[in-house]
Amino acid sequence: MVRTRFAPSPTGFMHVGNLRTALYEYLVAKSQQGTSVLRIEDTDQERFVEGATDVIYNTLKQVGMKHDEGPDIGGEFGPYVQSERKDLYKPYAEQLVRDGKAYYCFCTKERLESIHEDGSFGGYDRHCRDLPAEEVQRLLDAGTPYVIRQRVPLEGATSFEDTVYGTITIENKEIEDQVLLKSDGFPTYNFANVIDDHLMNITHVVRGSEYLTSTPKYNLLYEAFGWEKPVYVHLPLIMGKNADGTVSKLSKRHGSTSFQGLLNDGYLAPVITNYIALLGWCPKDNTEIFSLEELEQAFDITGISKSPAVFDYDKLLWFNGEYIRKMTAEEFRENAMPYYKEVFGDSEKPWQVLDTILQPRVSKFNEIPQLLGFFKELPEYTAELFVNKKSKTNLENSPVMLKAAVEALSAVENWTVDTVHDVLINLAQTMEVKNGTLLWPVRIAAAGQTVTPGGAMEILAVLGKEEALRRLEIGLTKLG
RNA sequence: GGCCCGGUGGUCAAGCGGUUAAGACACCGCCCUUUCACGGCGGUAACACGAGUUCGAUUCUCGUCCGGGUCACCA
Repeated sequence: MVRTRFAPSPTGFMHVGNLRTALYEYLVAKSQQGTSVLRIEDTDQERFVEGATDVIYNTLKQVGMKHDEGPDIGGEFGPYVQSERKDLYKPYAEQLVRDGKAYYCFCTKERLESIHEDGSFGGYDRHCRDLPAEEVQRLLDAGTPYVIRQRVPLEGATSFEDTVYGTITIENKEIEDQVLLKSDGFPTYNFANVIDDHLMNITHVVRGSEYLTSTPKYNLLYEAFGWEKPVYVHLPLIMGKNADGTVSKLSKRHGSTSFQGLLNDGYLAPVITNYIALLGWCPKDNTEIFSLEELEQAFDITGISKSPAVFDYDKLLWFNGEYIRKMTAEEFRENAMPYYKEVFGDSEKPWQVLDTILQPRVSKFNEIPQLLGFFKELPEYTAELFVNKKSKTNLENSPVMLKAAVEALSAVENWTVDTVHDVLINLAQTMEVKNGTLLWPVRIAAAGQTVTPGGAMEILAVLGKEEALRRLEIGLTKLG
């Protein structure tokens, strides 16, 4: 039985890298009928952020990832919040001390800082590693603040098999005697992680590749306890492209990097999920459009790539447009209506017509107000706009076309796209000009701009007879 | 800087010893057309470099270069 866990720390926002990790953890489990666990890692009391766990719950809910166990829904391995498990870790650390796999360290923060003042690299200098037992006892009795550090072998090497990166080997001398238990009594992330993953029977540890080099430390801990090690699945990092063409870890300067930020920018939740699923993973058949359910079916660990992936906002935008075009009429209307209201207020419009012209044209719903701006108010424009070579229109024939159009349109009783369409097409025929020659001037006069969503008929229909004729007259004036 | 990982078009990426080296985004052109978009068709563009193994390397090995990650009482 596969069990994976998503273990975010509540920082107040969900970085896409984090969300991608959550997704893959979820998919690794679900693609094998496994269980996914949500665990909140809040061992850093200094970084506590009010309401941050709600951000995590809401994000998971919005993308539809339903964990099987977690703080909000319980489970037999709780509690699932590390601060609520605080007292559980210390005994394990002490056990390690008794077994000689860890030791008390009384070094002050100042001393630790001074070690690296000369600019040298490397971790802790193991100052307290071999303190005499009596000395340790004396300091403990005196109430000296301490931390518990892992006693890492000085020689040899530790290696492990990563599912995506293969065999990774690190010399033990490169591994620091890391802190397991902090002086405030809380475990460090690294320690709590191992304890909890074991206690919660996690079989597959899925996380970003930034943990690749610290994994041997974890394994040394598992070995010290005599516990079975999990399967490791490290994921390639998500990068951002800089203005100068270089790449670096995705951050704010590349654009929105949090789930919430992307949502605010107008990207749909399922689009974000779909896109990040493909950042570092590729299905055998190269399919690109995936719902979460489809991902659960198609996901396969062997499709995970090793190299970092650059987050491409252009492609994300394309995905968004694809999703919008695939929406049912009802879904589209529901999403578009708030923006229609933003433009037209409470007035009634032939929404159906707007849906039709907009659905194939928008990549994000928040583009709508901008696209529809000319309906609200006729833009300032010059007669030059009436000149169009391809439509064979110029300053001489445009007024003729407009005049004829006004005349024919005035007689229309039931003002709809269809009636307007028929009248104008017939008119073009009787005048013996190509449709474009008649329709270009009409559309320009109706919209006051050359590029519009939809054609002349739709625009006239949305404007309504009165406003439409008024605008055509204005066009005539400009040409006069 | 030490250690670890990576390196196929601008981006995401198939490939896993023999291919005309897929596909998608972006870009360009054509078609459709009532502008734009959608849609259709086509195009530009890649195996970082150097050795070695092999009849044959994008694929395997080594080196170089480049990129990234990591070196906390943060996660």
